[in-house]
Amino acid sequence: MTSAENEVADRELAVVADLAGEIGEADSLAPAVTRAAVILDLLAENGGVAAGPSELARRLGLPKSSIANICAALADAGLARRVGTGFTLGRKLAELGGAYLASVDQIQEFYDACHELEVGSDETIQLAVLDGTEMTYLARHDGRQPVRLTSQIGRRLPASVTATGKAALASLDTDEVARRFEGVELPTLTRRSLPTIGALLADLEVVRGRGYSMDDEETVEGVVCFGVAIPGREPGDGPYAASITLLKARATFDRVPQLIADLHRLAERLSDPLHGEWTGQAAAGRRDDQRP
Amino acid sequence: MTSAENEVADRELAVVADLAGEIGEADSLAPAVTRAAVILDLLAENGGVAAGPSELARRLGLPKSSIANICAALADAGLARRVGTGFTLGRKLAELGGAYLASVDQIQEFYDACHELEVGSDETIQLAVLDGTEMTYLARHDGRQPVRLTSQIGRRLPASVTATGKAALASLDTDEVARRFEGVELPTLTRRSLPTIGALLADLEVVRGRGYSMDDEETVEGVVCFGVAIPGREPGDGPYAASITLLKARATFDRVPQLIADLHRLAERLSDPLHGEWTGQAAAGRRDDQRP
DNA sequence: TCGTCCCGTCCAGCATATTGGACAGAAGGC
DNA sequence: GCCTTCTGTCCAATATGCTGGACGGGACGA
Repeated sequence: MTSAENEVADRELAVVADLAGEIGEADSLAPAVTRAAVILDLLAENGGVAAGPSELARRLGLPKSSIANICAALADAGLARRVGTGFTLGRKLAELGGAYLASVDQIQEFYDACHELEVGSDETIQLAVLDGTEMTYLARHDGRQPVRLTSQIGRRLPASVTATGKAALASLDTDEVARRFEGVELPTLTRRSLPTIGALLADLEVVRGRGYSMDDEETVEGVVCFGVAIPGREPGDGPYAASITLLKARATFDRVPQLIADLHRLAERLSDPLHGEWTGQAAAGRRDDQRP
Repeated sequence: MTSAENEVADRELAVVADLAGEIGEADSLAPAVTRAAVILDLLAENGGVAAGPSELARRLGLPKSSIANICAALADAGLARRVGTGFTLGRKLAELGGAYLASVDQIQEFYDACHELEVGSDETIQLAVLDGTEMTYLARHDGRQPVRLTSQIGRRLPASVTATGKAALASLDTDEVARRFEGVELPTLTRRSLPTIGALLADLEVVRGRGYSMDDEETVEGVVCFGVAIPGREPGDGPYAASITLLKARATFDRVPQLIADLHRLAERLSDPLHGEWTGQAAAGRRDDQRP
């Protein structure tokens, strides 16, 4: 880490300490943009219900006028939408979100690779990326299972209760994991969710030795997941992870090892930057039956 | 000079003044936010390739420092990501995009309804919304066809060459359509794409009489689509449309009418606000077996 | 019907975000 | 190897966006 980065980190730390819990608004050089991002977050949490400037201002502890101006700008840009007198998320977010997903090489490759897996192609496979202490789900391969028990794309889940999260965390140093979870309370979605950071670190050690992670009804009762890590291709690109989701009744002793093997094949393929070059943004030109 | 001429001159002047800012940046009350949105658009067009502040500033005709500040704020918020010295789209866009998609009632209903269609559930069905003269694709039901010839979610396509677009446009007044396409050149993706606004308006008249729209190899050679309109539930919510995509060889005379009927069923269900109330945002609290 | 409350919008003064230029550093061409 | 020509970052001065309060309008309750 450069000294400049250290300085920035220090300053952020100080400011966060000063605000003591309010919104994490470090004094950005473009406050309006930072606030706009916070507003979008708030609108996302609202789940489709429109929120007026007054409500937003109250919940953010910011001046009402300022919020109104920013919201108007967001609406003009299509990032928000005026519904009645309030605001909701706008269409352009779908466009930008799709563009982001399309820009991640691993995602393109993921979809292709899942179809070619021998056993796993029938199952629900997901790709996620570690972000702080949570996982953001980026892609999903729906097997032939009629039940749709998977989270939707773009959704975030705590890393400590998911197979993807534990696989991604296990690819990090123990120090780094401890640092990230400093002062974070582990959420318990089921009785089996890991309750403490100590339990998490111990489980990660098991994951490292075993080569894959397991979520044994820690997110949802009756559902198990297996996960493997996929390193990012550029520094600073958080570790990715893929997982297979199963109803516990389907996790038989002969089937699971095959699925694990498929996961490792998938991870190997997504880890290899060479494949990225091949099937990356210019993939349209490539066909399996391509011959001169 | 008459007052009428003055008015025309004034309006032209105003338009020129608007365009003078290169991008359509009307002087927003929160310019930083508007610029941030334009930057995100530009990054999206870049397709995953990082762009530095200088390049962005040149392409937008804006000061370099300002861009750098806004980009830094975007990166802090997670809406952009620093890769090396440049910027790309950030993860949070996937999150917000997913939240937007989850907030649109029609989308939730769309996925459920597609599974229940008798004939159409095997095909590729898409849901899109009209935005200006383009369609934004919001949801996709992949049938059992192995070929993945569909556009991805969040992608935009010209309304004049797609079945969804023509269905949505046909639900508007002719005046409104003419107004939207004023000064817009119709793109020609194939030889059969409608070349002029006159041809488009004539086709829309056919659509209105027939009850569904057809894209006969106007987007991609060898591919046909059928579309129906779905009215928005709130005023200002642009018309939606659903379409079924087929390889032309599969569009047989006995199959197409069944698919059209399925589309109409789908549209009817998505148009009914009652269904929206049932499966809408508060669905988590509702259970069929719920008893006091 | 009236009164009360709250909401969204508008306006002028101040603080501050924006800006243009200058700086160090890296890549590329000769 | 050297020079040219980019890049990204930093700084101070100014224009400008942000802020707090006041206004009109609608919803709800009495």
